[in-house]
Amino acid sequence: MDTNFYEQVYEIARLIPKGRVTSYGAIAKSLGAAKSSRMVGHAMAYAGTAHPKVPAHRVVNSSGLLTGKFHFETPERMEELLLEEGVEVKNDKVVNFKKVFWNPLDEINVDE
DNA sequence: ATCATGACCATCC
DNA sequence: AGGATGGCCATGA
Repeated sequence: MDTNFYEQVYEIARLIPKGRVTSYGAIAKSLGAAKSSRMVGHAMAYAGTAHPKVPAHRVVNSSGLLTGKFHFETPERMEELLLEEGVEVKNDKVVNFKKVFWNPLDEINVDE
């Protein structure tokens, strides 16, 4: 997988602190490809193939909805993991989304 | 190069 | 509120 694009996505995803979540669009934006939000999601699909496991469960859609839960080992795995991290999940969506939302740009432009 | 697909996003109804 | 539509862009055949 020399697909640098995915690699970048993984990089960001791995930077997501525990108990925090982010959106595909946010990651895409941080990569400079806000329009490629779907690619981010696709990249997450490949996340399982990535070597350093990527916390894809910390990545949700712009509504904080666990859209990709079905791509996990089990549809409940994602929400379960989130709950383990301390992220409240209700009806397949993150509670206090804005509260637990983590901005990738914050880690990128950290020392800029 | 073209077609089809997708863990999205925004907009419209 | 929830369904449908268009757009945008990378990947694979």
